[in-house]
Amino acid sequence: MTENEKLAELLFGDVKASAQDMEDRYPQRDLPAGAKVTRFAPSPTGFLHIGGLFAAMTAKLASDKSGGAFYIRIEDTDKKREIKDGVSELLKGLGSFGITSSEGVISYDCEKGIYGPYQQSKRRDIYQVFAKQLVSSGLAYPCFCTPDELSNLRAEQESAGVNKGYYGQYAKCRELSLQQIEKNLKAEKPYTLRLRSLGDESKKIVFEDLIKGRIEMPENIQDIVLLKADGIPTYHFAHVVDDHLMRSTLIVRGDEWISSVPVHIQLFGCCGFKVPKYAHIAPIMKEENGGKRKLSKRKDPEASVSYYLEKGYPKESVTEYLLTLANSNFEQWRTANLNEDIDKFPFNLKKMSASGALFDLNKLEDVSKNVISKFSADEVLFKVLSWARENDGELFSLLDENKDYAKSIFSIDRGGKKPRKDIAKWNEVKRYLEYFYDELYNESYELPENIGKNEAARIIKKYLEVYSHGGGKEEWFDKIKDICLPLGYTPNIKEYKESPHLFKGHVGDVSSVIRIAVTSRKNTPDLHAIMTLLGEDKVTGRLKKAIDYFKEEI
RNA sequence: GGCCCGUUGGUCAAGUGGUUAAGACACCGCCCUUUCACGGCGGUAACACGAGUUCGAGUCUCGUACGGGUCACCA
Repeated sequence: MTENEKLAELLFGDVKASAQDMEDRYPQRDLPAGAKVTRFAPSPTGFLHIGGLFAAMTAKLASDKSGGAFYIRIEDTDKKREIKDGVSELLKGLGSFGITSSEGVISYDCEKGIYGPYQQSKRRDIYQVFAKQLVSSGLAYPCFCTPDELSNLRAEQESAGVNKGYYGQYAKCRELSLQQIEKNLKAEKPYTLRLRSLGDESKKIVFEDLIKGRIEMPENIQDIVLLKADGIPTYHFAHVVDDHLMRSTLIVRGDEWISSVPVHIQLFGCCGFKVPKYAHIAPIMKEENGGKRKLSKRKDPEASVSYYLEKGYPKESVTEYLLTLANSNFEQWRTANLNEDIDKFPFNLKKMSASGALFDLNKLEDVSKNVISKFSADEVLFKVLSWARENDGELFSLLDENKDYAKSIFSIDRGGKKPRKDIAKWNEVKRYLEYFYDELYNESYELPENIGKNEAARIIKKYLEVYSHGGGKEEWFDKIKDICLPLGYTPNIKEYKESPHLFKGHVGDVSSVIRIAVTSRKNTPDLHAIMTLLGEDKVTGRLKKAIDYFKEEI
């Protein structure tokens, strides 16, 4: 038995399984050539960042397009950051935007798939096997340095102007003898397990990032921590062991990880694993006084996906918007395939931008209006209802009370070739339909500049004389036209444009006043449909009320 | 500071040595139009800077500037 093997037994005496056992337990996946196995591996902080959703979407897309597999793994190796219900919140956020998987963690207490456990906290034994192997081959050693000692070391290195870290001459515990280690162990000194880095700073590692292209970096020389004092692995070690054993072939993650790639490549080598491919995606940025910065969890509400859920952006909208950031040809594809399902889009990792995009709320709104304009009235009602159930009780009960009425409202100007695009998110709906409900409606008239109050009262009064409920749109509109001339307006817009001095205005002005009287709004969908839906009593009542109002004001 | 990455209109971006430098959002104008929309047409607006390679550079090389990331027993 070599010294290293003795040490391995000393440290991991109760670990009986071998690396080969692990290889046997988790067989290669039986997938066609070129199929990509990807994953999303968040920590359960309960906070799903829009960038996280973006990464998850990218990973899933990459696997879907290649006929591969996608799974969800929970990286809960840091107890300090973990929050209650973190996993559920995360999964809920992901699910709300259509990111689900049949493999991996599917709820806080349930998982599926043969490569599990998919929660790192439950994989302790597995990491130990490889930790032991590394120790026996001399590639890892226990380190008894305390946090204080380490921060002192950093301070010294800082003032000496050398690179910080635990490496070379600064790696004090690297050459501890077996006797010293035994002594420390007996004294129950806490220790971490460190990598004995064989890296050479003057040598370069090269890898081909699927998004960023070829990247060259110095080899890692840091004796990074593999297992923390509590025996739980660090991200680096867990990443290498898990992604190897779960047979990931492509790692999609944020580009803040690029600088750790030398560590990871080295670790894969030490463990005798094949290095997977990497795709590092650029973060989503925000503009702040002229500059760019990463969307911040603390400062920017829109950094969290819950923001979009609360505002009521349909999941399709967020997905489509994110897709425009991911593959800029998505928009062209969308115009060419107006009604095609999103997952028919030929997503391409290589088209992803290497630099971070500014989040553009304007664009999101536009995308969302288009998305919603394509929904049927039934779909809109259903989606609004499920949003309102959680976010707006008043709206929910109003709509729920009389679903047919609500559906009729959403049917106006919907479904044709040129649907209106005036709803971008569900929290705008209440305002959109308030004049249909007395409970929500409050008169607040605002006339166009060219029409005075007196004039408005005259128009409405005249209209009230001819108004009658029922009948078709033609008939309804003819009545409006009929009152134009007597009031000094022309029913013909062209005529007005040709000789504006002959008239007070045109039929548009008259309609405008009627619209305002009935809805208190300058812009609404088709007025005829609205009046039909409101019914005679309400329309008459509102017209009268408006006359009174404008008269009083005179 | 070391090491990486990035930089085309306000924003997202196409572009792989020869283009009048696409398209989308936003903005503005016009047309259509019963209002508002929708739609159509058009407009303003960009290759960070400096060298070099080349007959020719947004595209290749180097440097500078600026922006971003990272240097934990966090992920």
